[in-house]
Amino acid sequence: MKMTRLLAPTLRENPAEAEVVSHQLLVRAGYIRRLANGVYNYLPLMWRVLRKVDQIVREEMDRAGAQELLMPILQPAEVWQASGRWDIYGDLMMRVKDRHDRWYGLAPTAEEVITDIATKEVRSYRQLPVNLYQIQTKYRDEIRPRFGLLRGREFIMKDAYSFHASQECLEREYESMAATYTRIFNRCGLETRQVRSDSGSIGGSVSHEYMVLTRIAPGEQESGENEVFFCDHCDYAANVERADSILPNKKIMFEGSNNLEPVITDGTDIFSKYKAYEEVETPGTKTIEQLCKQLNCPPTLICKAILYMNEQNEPFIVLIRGDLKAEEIKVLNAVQAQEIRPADEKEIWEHLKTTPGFIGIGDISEFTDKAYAHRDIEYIRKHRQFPTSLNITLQYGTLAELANNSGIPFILDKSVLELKNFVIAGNKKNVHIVNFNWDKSPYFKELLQKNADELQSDLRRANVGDTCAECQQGTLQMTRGIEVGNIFQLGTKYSGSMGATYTAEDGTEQPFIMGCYGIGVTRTAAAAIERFHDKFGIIWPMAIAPYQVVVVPVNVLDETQMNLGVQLYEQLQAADIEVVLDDRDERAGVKFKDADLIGFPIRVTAGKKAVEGLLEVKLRDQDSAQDIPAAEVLAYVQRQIAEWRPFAQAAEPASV
RNA sequence: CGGGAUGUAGCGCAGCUUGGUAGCGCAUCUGCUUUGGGAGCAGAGGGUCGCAGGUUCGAAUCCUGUCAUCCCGACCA
Repeated sequence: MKMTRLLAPTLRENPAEAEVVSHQLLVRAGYIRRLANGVYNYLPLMWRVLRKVDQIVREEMDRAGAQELLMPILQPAEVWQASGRWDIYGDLMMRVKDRHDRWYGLAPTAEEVITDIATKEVRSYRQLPVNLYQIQTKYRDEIRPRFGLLRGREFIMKDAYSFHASQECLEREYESMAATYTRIFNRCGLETRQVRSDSGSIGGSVSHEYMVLTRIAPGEQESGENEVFFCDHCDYAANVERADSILPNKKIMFEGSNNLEPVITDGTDIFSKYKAYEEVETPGTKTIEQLCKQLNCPPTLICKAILYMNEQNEPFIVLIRGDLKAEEIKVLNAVQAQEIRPADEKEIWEHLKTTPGFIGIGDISEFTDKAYAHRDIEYIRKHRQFPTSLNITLQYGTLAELANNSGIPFILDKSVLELKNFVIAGNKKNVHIVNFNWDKSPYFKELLQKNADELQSDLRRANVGDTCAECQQGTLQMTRGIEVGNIFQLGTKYSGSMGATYTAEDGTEQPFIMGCYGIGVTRTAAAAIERFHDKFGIIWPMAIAPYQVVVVPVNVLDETQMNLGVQLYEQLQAADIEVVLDDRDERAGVKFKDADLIGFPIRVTAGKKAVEGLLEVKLRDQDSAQDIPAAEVLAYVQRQIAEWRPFAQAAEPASV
């Protein structure tokens, strides 16, 4: 390709709208142009990159025994209604109406359609297993598209779906896909980490994400939208939405406290002036930090209560230790809600008759031995007019029927169960309770005893420095990552709801056991740029560079230089090497800047030494260049391409 | 969905406060010089100032509405 013919409109300055590096460079280097918010034209260079990526995907998927097909982007509402996701997907799905007033969705994914195909065309266990995939444009009407290709509303994705007659078979395929994914990203030149993830609205149980880790060295630019925790001792890695950990458990004694048990703190020596159960006036307290100052206690000694609302606008309370943060995805899963959000001040007042900062779990003072030691729990129930359902069965995973005396269900992070002599808001204005203990309240004592196992829910965000829950030895570290792929074991979620069955060996009708596996093609390309760039531009991995080589005659009017350049250009072309000849009548600086910006892995310059028959070869990822006799350049370039190696990365088997 | 900001030539921006011939840099085109890290000189083309109303003799500028884009937030009590 000649540069004078190539549509690669490079810009001297960064476009104002681009925030992240990959977006800036893609626009500046002439790869993409925005057509609408979150929708981009892929210019010739970009399209070559995308074709490289999807060719790698295709080859590896085929190698793993999957079959490529192509499903429509335009999908009738009926198939989505069949699975129930027409409503669930909400505004995230782009919808269009035809002239007959029939609704269609622009596919954000294709579980419904593929399941429809399987329903109609796969009838017998003899046809199983089967793995079908497509590489197709997808649509998601993101709340806030940004970061260029990293979060567009239109993007290219490879989505694969497998169908099985048994869980074992699904797990085998899952392992096979895990290995395939590692190989795919590897070939693209990307080191990925397989992390456990939440399966989100797609459903199913086991799932993993593939993350390109973007923080590579201290001081290096940090990007990537996902927080990934990994253990420095074992190979555990998980998305923040799912990361488990063991809390550091330092215990210290309160000085001079006679009747108080050791408490869990962050290790700081703080001594409380409160020696026993007490209601303390804490006017105006809004944050844990303020509360700590007022009461002179560590945040680890506080039981924080947060009022959340689910998508039905039903309130529930989450209890968690004061120094920890609730991980909303975990909470969402625990209460099996579609959507949750913190309640606003108005709602807090409406449901609890209190203000932010003073949310508790009821008027618990009345349940302490101090107030009601002589009452039995039956009396308390009656007295407080609890609903009869108070005989609680708190089941992990259900919005607990558990009610406190405000009638609001609550769930607890296990961190609060270990608390002793802790602080909790009084659920009335300007009052906190210090030195509260679960077992001093007959109500909670009974509750916690009866439901000890079910209450072991994990609702908190992991922190750097926590002990790894997997090996119990290592420490968790955090990095940022860009999710480029994911794999799910769906089970029978879609086949069940859509009535997709096959005839089993024993003649019965069975729902397919399914898996699904996605790779963001456009996102992978953008992630590669986030990972590989410098202040001059993109540094493409060889495997996905739009062209492997650029040949630069410094001065196109200099016959020697130009002839040597053209000669090499033709030689390379004849050798099936993807090459661009920069035949523009531009100054050397312009050509070099553009070459760096666009990111050709190899640059060959025909300059002053052309008269000596020497060409200068420079690799984009290295600073130095070397002069090589023109006759040897082809071999040299071929060797560079052949020797280019993706990251050595052991295929990590998925831990199912 | 809430808050903030911005829409002026292909790109980046000034002009707007205080209404009066639409500007700068880059890019583009022509010519000459230059030719190893985004050249110099001379000249040229290109804009219904996001859109629609309004005020005014006169609006890029003031007012109202609208659309678009970007950022922040969806604040863990």
